Amino acid sequence: MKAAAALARTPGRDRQASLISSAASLFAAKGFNGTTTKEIAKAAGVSEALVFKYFPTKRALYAAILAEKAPLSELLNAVEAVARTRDDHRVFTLIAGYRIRPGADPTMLRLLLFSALEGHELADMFFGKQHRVFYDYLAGYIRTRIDEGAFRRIDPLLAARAFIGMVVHHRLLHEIFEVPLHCPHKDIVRTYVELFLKGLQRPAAAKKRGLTRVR
Amino acid sequence: MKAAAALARTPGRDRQASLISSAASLFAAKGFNGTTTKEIAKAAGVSEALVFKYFPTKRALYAAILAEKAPLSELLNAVEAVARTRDDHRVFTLIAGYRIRPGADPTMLRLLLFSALEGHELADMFFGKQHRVFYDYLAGYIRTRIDEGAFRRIDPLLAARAFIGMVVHHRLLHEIFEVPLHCPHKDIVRTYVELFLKGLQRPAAAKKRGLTRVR
DNA sequence: TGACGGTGAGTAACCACTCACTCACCGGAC
DNA sequence: GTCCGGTGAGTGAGTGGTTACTCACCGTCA
Repeated sequence: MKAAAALARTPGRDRQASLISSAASLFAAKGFNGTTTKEIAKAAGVSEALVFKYFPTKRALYAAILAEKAPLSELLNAVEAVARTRDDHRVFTLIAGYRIRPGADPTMLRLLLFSALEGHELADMFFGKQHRVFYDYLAGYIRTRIDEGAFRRIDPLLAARAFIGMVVHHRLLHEIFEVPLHCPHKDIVRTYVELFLKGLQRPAAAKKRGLTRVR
Repeated sequence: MKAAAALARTPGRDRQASLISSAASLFAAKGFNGTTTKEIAKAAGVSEALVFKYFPTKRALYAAILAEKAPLSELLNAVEAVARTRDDHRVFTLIAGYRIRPGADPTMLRLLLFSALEGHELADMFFGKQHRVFYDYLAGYIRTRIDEGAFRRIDPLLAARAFIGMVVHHRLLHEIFEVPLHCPHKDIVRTYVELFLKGLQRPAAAKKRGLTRVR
């Protein structure tokens, strides 16, 4: 009940969360080195000193941001469910659609890139655990479909990287380099999936797509 | 002859060049904000004060780095020559091969990303003039091939972005996120080009330029 | 009372940048 | 040869401002 009472008020937790979200958008906007603790405090509406009451160092605050987010697990679950139906089109549309959905928050992409570039060990926490799993999962799906005779014989990992590359790069252009989209979101996803699946499918399998039952 | 004598020695030019190259690798490694002028001076083997004899500000030194490099023009010329032959395979192989050639220096890619993320106007100098032209050029080629009936009807700009995305993303994974290549460079390029061209070409176009049923 | 959320006013270290200065070298006058 | 003034490469020792981080202290509740 002490815990419940604490949870009911918890100004501390609120402060902590608002500090984390303020810091996240600032780090994403200007990088770790480019952001000062004073700015973070101002954005969260508290004094600079309070930042150091909650987080011993600036870097600890950075780590807390990454620890808070688990961005890909729900997508992985969704993909896994669709993947069982062997509807390739839906699988790839789901992935592409998730990665470049219209109102997506660019914060995490920027933070990921900054982490990787600024090169400290935090980038691994971010990238290593989440994203590599994702590439491997898609590569596994492609490998299965090759074995089933639906896809052409092609390196599954390269194919997975190629597809995610297409999509992520598009997001990169749009969100980081601010290149305009130039056509509706649905068309972008459709074009990418179409383009990619045509290259992946065996000519014969393309006619009756998704219904091959070869084991 | 005074100028000729000055050019014969030119310790100034040497210093300037070594400052630029020292700064380039430091900025690429740690970002603009993450690099101090003291470090740059030490890397170039001079005093910090001398840096400011050659460049009025740290940012001017950054600008000098970008001004020094013109990384894509020679590729564009090569592609333009091959493009006239209408050998799609060679065109795409040339682009992919250039972008992910084995010993490529990751400095400029890192610098480009840092510039874009740190968000100052210098990123535009870098990205705007060189890379956008490149996307447009490839999109133009794809549009021509669609008109000629060799490629399927697909958004040319999206297709261009998709292909460059595949390749650039691979480089990104390798150089920035240090993901191992896992197969020979030639195989990577071949797989990407094969995958992409299969998706782009009209099914019948490979054999003859006759009419094909659409969808 | 005292634990707790919160702060103003620091501190030492570090930042980009400046300045007064040294020194090697040069062409020319003697 | 040697003295000379001029020049430009190069530097040690700063400058003021900013940084991450600290600490004594305050008001408010249980």
